[in-house]
Amino acid sequence: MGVTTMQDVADRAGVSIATVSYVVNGTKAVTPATRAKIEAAMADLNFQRNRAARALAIRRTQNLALVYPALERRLGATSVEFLTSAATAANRSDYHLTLWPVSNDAVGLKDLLSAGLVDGVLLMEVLLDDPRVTTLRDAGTPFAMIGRTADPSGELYADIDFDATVSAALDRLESLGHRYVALIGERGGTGALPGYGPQVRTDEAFARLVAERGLRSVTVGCEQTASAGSDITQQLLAEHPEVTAILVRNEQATLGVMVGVRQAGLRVPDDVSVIALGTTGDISTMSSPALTMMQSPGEELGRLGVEILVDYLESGTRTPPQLVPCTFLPGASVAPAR
Amino acid sequence: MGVTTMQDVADRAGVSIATVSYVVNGTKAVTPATRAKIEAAMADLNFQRNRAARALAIRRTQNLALVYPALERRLGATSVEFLTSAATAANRSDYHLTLWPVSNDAVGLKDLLSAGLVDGVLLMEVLLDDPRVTTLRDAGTPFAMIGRTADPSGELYADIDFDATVSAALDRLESLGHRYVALIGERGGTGALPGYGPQVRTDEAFARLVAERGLRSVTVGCEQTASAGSDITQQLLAEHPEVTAILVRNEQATLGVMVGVRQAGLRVPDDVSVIALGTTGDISTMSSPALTMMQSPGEELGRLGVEILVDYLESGTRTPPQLVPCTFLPGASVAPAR
DNA sequence: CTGAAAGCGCTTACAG
DNA sequence: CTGAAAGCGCTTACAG
Repeated sequence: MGVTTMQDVADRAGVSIATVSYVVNGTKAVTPATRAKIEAAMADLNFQRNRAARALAIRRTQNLALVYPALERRLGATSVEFLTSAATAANRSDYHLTLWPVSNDAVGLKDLLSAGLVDGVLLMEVLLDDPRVTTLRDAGTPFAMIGRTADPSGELYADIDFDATVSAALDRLESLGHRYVALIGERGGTGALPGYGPQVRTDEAFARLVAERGLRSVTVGCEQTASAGSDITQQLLAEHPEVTAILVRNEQATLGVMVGVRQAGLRVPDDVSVIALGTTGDISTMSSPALTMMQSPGEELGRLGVEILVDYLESGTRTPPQLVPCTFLPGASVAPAR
Repeated sequence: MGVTTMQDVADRAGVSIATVSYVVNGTKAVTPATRAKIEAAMADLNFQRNRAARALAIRRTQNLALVYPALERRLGATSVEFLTSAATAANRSDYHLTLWPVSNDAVGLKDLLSAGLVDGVLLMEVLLDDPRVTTLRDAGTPFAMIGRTADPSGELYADIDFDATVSAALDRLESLGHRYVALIGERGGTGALPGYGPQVRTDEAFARLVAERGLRSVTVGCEQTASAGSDITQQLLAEHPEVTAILVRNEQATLGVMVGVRQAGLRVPDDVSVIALGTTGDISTMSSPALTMMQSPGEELGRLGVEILVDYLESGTRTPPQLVPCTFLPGASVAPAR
């Protein structure tokens, strides 16, 4: 029932409570015979050491906070993967993950930190210029970012490798003969944060890579709805009829882009290839033809974020930045250039 | 820095630590003058009482576990809303929400409970016959369900009001002259759990309500992909050409259904109206025409679940079951019957 | 109204 | 290798 205490175990094993603690934690060497008695007693009593008491004694809670913006940005299905993976990774290291929805302006963040509730913070949806990072740094709270600020040097973080992601998408398109590629991103709308890293870094990577490869290109943005995606796509294809491939980094607009191609009198993928960037696999099966996509590594980022943070907490190790490319998810929306 | 202790406050205010505790917790009456001194000292020192010490002393952690199946069922965007709302509601009552992804067979659930890590559990994605419920009940852990088992009597829960939801959808269709309505649910696929409540209860409500209203109806199911949705829809419309409206309770297939209507040579909503049941608003803007839907009350369920649980923990109140209908989200996929 | 003191269940120098 | 005891920072009868 969880009411068994270390004292109960000690009594039953006929040893002191200190010795029980030594075997539970592996802190000190203990005679095999003594250890056996204690382990038997623990099994009999179904002993689980009390977290609160331990936390008080060692002055660490083994709790991690997952801080994310409650309202500012709608989190999609990728986030659930991310959360689950982070929580699972935490559990593996005997930590727990507490959900901490706060507003982006860092209100409420300070109170959290001083209550000694958590040992460290995992920060999601990091902005290029993020007040929460400043707050955490000033407070001296250990933290790791998922994403990164404009200048993240010296901080702990894991992020998407936007360069490798865009590069992989272009590789595939080039190999199929595409020479004129469009990028549709976000613009306006309630979900678009100013200085949102993934957007800015994707744009930069795209601009540089098409130049390096000598590809023709065009970049536009639209609000995060299907109809905006459809509209911008029709306009795009009217103004740049030679475009044969579109990269979309705008989850809500993606399916609208597919519709827009059709409404322009063209077919996916026969006339125009479409690759969705950085979304979750769900959307692929939701569309027909199934979308070809570069899938966000939500699971890997969740795990890495926790590992980086825990390593730092446990051993002071400052793991270098971890950049993970999106993974290619085959679909039916890409074909050779017409 | 969080290192200020109650003793520090007591020293600075020139009182005993007990008195500080009294004003912090409002446990006992304290002279206005004394209170003022203590409050000033707390403000000066930026005091936050230590959670672990408090938890140890009062034998309650003020932590809640959010238990959900890590792998068995893909959680969609509704879940994020739900999580956020639950966490926010918990914070409002000075509780915290810890993520607890476990497998559906309840492995790992027992350890959680005996470590005294949480005071109660919020259970998501409840099955009609759910082993986790048995485990929790046997362990004597306070818990509240989001959803419910086949016989939830005596338990604490909040769930969707499937009757009211289907009824509202039918109201709308009937008022537009629809007399022959199809329901497309889930079947097979990796995400379909045997005895998944929302599916079973929607089917039951639909069957009963169409009978009561004297509507013609047909019920089918398909896997959770757009292509399955498209296929089943074409087949459905071929076999039942007089169907003028479709309810879809299969998030992944929904957009496929729209495609299927078109491929059957019909238009949405001119020839066939479509209403999505129990999904998140995201999907509405992702489709064009925008989907009309009955939106899952994720936010309300998250809040209610926590409130029910906290009320029970704090005062032993057993709030009666809370059933919340999905809310109508207007779109462009419904029109008068042809 | 206020305080001294025991107790919550662990951990960890320190002594033996 | 094992144990007695102090201490982590609170809460709460109990006494005054």
